[in-house]
Amino acid sequence: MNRKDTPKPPAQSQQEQSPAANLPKAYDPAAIERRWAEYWVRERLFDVPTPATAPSASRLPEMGDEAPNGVLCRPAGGPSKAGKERANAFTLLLPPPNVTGRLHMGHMLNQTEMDILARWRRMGGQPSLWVPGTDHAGIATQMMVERQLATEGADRKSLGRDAFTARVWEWKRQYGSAITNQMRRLGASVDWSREYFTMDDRLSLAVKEAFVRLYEQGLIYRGAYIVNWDPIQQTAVSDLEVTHEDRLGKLYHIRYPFADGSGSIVVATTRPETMLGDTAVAVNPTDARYAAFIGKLVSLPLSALNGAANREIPILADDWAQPEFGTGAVKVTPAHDPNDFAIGQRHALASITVLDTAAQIDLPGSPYHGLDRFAAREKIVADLEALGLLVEVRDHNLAIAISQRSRAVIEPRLSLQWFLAVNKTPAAGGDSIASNAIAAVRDGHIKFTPSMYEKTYMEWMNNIHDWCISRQLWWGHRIPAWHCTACHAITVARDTPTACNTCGSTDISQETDVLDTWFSSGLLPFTVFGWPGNSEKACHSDTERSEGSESPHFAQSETASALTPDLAAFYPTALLVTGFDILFFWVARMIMLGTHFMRDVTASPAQEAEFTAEERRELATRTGRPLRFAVPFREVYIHALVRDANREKMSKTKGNVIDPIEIIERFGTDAVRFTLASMASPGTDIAFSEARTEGNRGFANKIWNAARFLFMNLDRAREAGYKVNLTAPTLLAELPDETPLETRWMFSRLNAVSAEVHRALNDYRFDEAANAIYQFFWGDLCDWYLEIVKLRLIFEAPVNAVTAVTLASLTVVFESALRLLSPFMPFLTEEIWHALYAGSPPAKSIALTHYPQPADFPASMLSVAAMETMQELIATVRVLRKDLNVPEKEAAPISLHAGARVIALADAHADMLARLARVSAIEIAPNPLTGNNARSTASFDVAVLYERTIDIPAERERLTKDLAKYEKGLAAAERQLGNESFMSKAPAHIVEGLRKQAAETRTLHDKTRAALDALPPA
RNA sequence: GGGCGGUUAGCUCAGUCGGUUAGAGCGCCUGCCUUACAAGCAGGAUGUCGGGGGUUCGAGUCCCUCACCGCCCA
Repeated sequence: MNRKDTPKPPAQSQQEQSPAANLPKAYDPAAIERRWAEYWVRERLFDVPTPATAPSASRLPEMGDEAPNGVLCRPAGGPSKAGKERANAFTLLLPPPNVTGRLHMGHMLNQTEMDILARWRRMGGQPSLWVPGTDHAGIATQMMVERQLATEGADRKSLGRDAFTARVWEWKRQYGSAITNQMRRLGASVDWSREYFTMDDRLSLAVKEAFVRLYEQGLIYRGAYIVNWDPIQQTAVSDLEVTHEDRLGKLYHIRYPFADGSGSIVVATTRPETMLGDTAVAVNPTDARYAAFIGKLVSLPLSALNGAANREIPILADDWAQPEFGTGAVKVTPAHDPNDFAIGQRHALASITVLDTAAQIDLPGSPYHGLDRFAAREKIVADLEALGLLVEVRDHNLAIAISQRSRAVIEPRLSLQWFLAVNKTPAAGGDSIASNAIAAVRDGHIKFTPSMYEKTYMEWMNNIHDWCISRQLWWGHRIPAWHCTACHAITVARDTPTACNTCGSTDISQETDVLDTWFSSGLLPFTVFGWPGNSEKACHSDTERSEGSESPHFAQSETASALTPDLAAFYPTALLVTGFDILFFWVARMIMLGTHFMRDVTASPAQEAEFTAEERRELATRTGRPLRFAVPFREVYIHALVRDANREKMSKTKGNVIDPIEIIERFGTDAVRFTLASMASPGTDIAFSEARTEGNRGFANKIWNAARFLFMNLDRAREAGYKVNLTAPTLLAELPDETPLETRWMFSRLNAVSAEVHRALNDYRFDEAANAIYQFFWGDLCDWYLEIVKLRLIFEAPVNAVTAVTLASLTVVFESALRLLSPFMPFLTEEIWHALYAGSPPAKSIALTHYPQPADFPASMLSVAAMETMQELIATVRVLRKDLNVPEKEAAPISLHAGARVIALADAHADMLARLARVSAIEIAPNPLTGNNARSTASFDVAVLYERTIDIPAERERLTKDLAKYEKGLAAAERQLGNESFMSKAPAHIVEGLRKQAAETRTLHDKTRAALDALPPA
């Protein structure tokens, strides 16, 4: 809609001063969105550079220079609010999508919400930094490339590790920006100059540093434990990557003969194939049935290798064996079951691994060697039956562990893995990782919205287990540990060592495992801002320390992290917006790692200034910052799932996945954004509705056409010699005397809706904010204000004061409304805003202007009351005309009975009544009006004088219905008012309100009764 | 098994601290191509607030209970 070329935006060249009539009648998002998306990125409008000097970030150059603010309607001479808030940046970290991913509706919801907040805060004068990036997604990416290799007849192993990782990088280079390119289409106002990838050199160094430090603190250990093994992906996965599904399985009762031939014991198991690795049988110590057997040896069937005898294993007592389960006796396979592993630990049992990494029997010399676990089960059961040892097989419901990504049945497997000890005190003292993470939330340093997630988080964190951080993959951050062939010691180091730390042997080799992807993404809130920093770049805040906070330990050890300028300015981030599905995976891990590492980083001077006395005392004995400033974010907003219109979860298998790009192409980005925002009520899943999106496309079109209306009038005004000054509109806190009612009302509405939007966004009520703007723009502005100003915008010489003030007001109102809407519909508002300024906009983007504040607009209660009465009068007349079948175009006189205020109002605004309700004349009635052509409200009676007969039965029905409603209401009110307890206990304003309401209802009731009685009999 | 949500108009959802006669969008019905917009305008109909019990002067809102749906954890 560029009416003239704007300076920088790549607008198609159009004719100078194109008349409004030449503009397309319908809004075409496709014609403008790509252009603006590219413009925003190219012009680096949302980049926030590292503060050049002090970490207090008193001035962030780009924001200061680019935010012109107060373009319109800014109280003149008022102090800039931005100045004070500037120190406190609004920082957001984008939850990094998988680099292999494609944008889905969940991303779009997430980014729409973040973008609304970022744009709102930014326009509100708070520097807003939103950092984008992608995640290397170890397993997903490796699988993707392996699939590609498979189509070429190759595989990972034939390629070798180095060639394979090179291949993944190549893949990333080619396809890795697909998702961020999609993001650009959403208009996300991120700082692209800070885009990160979790495998970038800098971030990889930070990951290595974090690992080494945790190891040095004694919080990382390597050990043989039962892990969730995915036999398809050939790697361990964490508890969180496993889902449990209820399946119907079988419970096998198997007889184990005593070694001495004196009898047997029957064990119950769901996994007979693991019996090859049994090292004991357990019974409950309280179980009288088996008390006599404890200590006996059984001869384990089918365990013979190479024709030798079966192994003999003991029967022992352990609480874990439940008398009610199965036979009360269980086999113990420490290498293949987590509970059995625990029993094995308690009783010092051997662990015999009988399955290999592909979950095939790995027992040379056994007839089952090489069989897959399920095939082995069948053969073993058959063999047991043949031996007469299979006592019983019954159906049994069990929860089976499934690997989330590969869908493989998890094989619990004893293997050497790396763990992060979350409940352990660091070697040098301090709090455990989990206790910090608990305290951060418990003490209110991190706030969850909706608050119920706080409970979920606490529940999980209080029961947390050590985190298995190693993965047997090739794509990821390789663990910086080296194994010594000579002495088997482990050397963990930042720089690749040449010799073993323990024995000095040079025969060392690096650990082949990589780290869990979530380990690196858990570090992001501080690694993206330069942690751990280095001495050159570090911001030495010690020179600026206040005298009271000298710390004896301030001389940092060489591993201490420096406060980088970015960390000083942007950490803790303000807010994390994410889905509940990664609450534990990512949110909790960021809290754990953030509070752990950042506690050791000195606070910025700005933060120090905020220290409480207690925090100062705490920091007298250690170097770092209080927990309050160590958290990765101060708030977490958790949004719900986007479902399809039928509330079904979107899934590829169901085929109900909605592609955001496809839906954007049909309706426009703004419409889709607005739809998501207007449905985003905290805690409720969004049933994404195409019908609703279509409605919001209509909203965009409405705004487009309102703009055309304004432009048309601006053109007409210029032709008629009216001065149109866009950059300095004649709008003051005090409106000129000749300002008409509707304009006074309009400013009051702008005042109210700005307040409402602020409140709603503060509470993360995107739905309420969006709905408030929708109602305002469409209802108040378009339906009422634009219709009424048509009366004023008569451009005839000489220049008329009412016309002039109306034109100026209309321009200001419309421009303000655009700014109000801009965070929700950035493309459309940008386009129209630039068009309005026809070539010389006061800022590079509407996104860099001032967000409407209530105080920007004069409010007048009197005008609102008057306007509402006029609206009620107009609406009542419209209804009457409809009832009387007055032809749409025909004007008709009305008769009005009311108090002096309403009479005067109607009289003064006869033109409004004529235009909006086709009233040709107003006749004042001395007495109440109750005829068939009349209606009553609490403040007036009005009749339309029109001779056409009315539909008597319909009228009777309507009146009867109304009467019943009033009778019911009246009865209820009178019952209340006659109730002594109510009168004595209810607050005065409630009683008063009820009285007033009862009186009004009484009036309406009587009038309706009279009207009904006046109806001719049927 | 433990925990947490939800159930309000035909559909999708709001409903603040318990307070006056429960709202929105979409859909539906009627009439209008009104010089910004038919992707529009004007008007209209639509509710056992899941069932039952309780607290209260007063309950969609608080408590108990039942039913159904969903999610998380084990």
